[in-house]
Amino acid sequence: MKKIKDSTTEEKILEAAEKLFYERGFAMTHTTDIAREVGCNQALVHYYFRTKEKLFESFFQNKVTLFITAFISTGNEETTFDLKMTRKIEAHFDILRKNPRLPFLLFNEISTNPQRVANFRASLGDMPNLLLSAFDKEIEKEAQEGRIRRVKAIDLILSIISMNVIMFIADPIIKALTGASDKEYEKMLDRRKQENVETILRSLRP
Amino acid sequence: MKKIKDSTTEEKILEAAEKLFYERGFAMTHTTDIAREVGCNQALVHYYFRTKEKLFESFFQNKVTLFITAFISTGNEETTFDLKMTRKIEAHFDILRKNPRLPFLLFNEISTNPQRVANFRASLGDMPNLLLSAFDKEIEKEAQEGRIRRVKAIDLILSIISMNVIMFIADPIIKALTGASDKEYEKMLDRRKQENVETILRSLRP
DNA sequence: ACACTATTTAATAGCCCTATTAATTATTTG
DNA sequence: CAAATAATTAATAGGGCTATTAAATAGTGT
Repeated sequence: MKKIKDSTTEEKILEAAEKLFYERGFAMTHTTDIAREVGCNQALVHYYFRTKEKLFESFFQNKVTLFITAFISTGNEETTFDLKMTRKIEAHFDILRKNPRLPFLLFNEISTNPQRVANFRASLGDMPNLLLSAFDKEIEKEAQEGRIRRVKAIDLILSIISMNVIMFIADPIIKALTGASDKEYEKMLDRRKQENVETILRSLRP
Repeated sequence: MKKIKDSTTEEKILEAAEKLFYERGFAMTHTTDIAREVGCNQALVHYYFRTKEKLFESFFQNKVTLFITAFISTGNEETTFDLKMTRKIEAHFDILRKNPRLPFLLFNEISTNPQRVANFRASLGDMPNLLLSAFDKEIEKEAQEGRIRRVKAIDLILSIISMNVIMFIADPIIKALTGASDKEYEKMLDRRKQENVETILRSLRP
């Protein structure tokens, strides 16, 4: 029978892998690096995960799940549309702040390894379509009552995601351009969160 | 004396490198792949560019320059602020459309190889600051005359860039989520360009 | 303590990749 | 055409990386 141990080693490996995959992507992260990071023998990495590819997939699946669920389960209260939007935008931004490297990795690995698209899609099922059409209906209702302009749900979502994501995906570039320190960048993030809400809400006015 | 030849081979190598670097990034592109793509011996790649790193830098510098200059030299006519914004947004979108993989590569390589940040920054000089402060002044003037709300130039630029860029950086994901074919995606791009202009202009209303 | 299983390590096979070298073919120039 | 230079290739050194194997160590249940 399998031991119910604290599996610290396996976890440590996953954590180290996460860190390095985030930092360098799949190809530039080596199992030897991971082992060094953990402080264990390189063979252990293979002992627990057989191949680097499998290790990556564990990590990747973890992250995708975390991201999706967190995004869905917010801002579903019964209030005004504006307030719900605000909540969703802010929640999304906060998740990103906790996982700043995630969107980059998502884009990166799905772009460079088309094979992963299938996995990704499968992991979502037809949830996207359901969500989109529900959201479309909600927008239509609001529009009909003259509170917002008519807009496609997909467009609105893309706008939100893009504006939130840019700060994390382009942070080395933005830092390089503005010369902002890490601390200043944090402040910039705070302002940016507000600004994104502002931009989206204003863009929705009838 | 150096021959003034058409240097097709060298160019071919750069082109192949461009294609492959775009598709797979630096680490996953091998000089052997490039040679195969060109149809020449792998040693030739090194003959012309010495190292893979140098080859990458040639390509990278090329692209950054192209991108920056194209962005600056548009929408500087004397018309209304709204029209100028529209032009800039659309021009930016069009450049991206011609170089759909470029922003991804920019983010990718600058993120994973911090050493390149220096090069990148150097290649820009203090142009960013000049542009930003000029733009800030323009916005201030418009705001004072009550035509738009007050906003930081950097925020406005980030919003524009992010909304334009998302369609190219996340295209495999968006395709996977919406199930759009390449043709449908092209249509989506057309709509999206308009939508981005709309969103930005509306968000600027006083 | 013993047998058994799980964890960890050392060593290494085998592969692929970069970069170099030396030799070969093509091109240019006087 | 002959000599010189450029372009191209074949071959390979050398290094690094993944994955495997076999052996050693730790841990568990009886």
